[in-house]
Amino acid sequence: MKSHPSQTYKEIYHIISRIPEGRVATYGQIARISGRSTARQVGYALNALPDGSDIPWHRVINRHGMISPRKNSDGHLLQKILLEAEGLYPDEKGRIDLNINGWRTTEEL
DNA sequence: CTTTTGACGCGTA
DNA sequence: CTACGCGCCAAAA
Repeated sequence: MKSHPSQTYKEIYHIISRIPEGRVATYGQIARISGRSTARQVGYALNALPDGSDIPWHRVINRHGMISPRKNSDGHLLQKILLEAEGLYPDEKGRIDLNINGWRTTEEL
């Protein structure tokens, strides 16, 4: 039995749901914690996320601490607004210091 | 069926 | 710092 084809996505969403307010995690970090996905999959899973979900998708950024640019749509603009609403402001280079604001967890191997 | 495309990351040059 | 290639894998074309 293969259960749900989106089990991996559910796992990804579950992990992201645990990112505390005011903290950010990277795509690669989420992938490593899940142990069954890659950074690109995490981005793809978030892209498939419906609007108005409870998943704090805006707390996921790339390894440079930057908000990943979208090909289409302006979702990254909203992401910046949501992060600033939590007190996270990118520096003049558009980066958030992961050393300070990064989500720390012991689950990464 | 095959090819392209991406909210990524890492190694090289 | 920039530029490029490649592995990754699901979804769309």
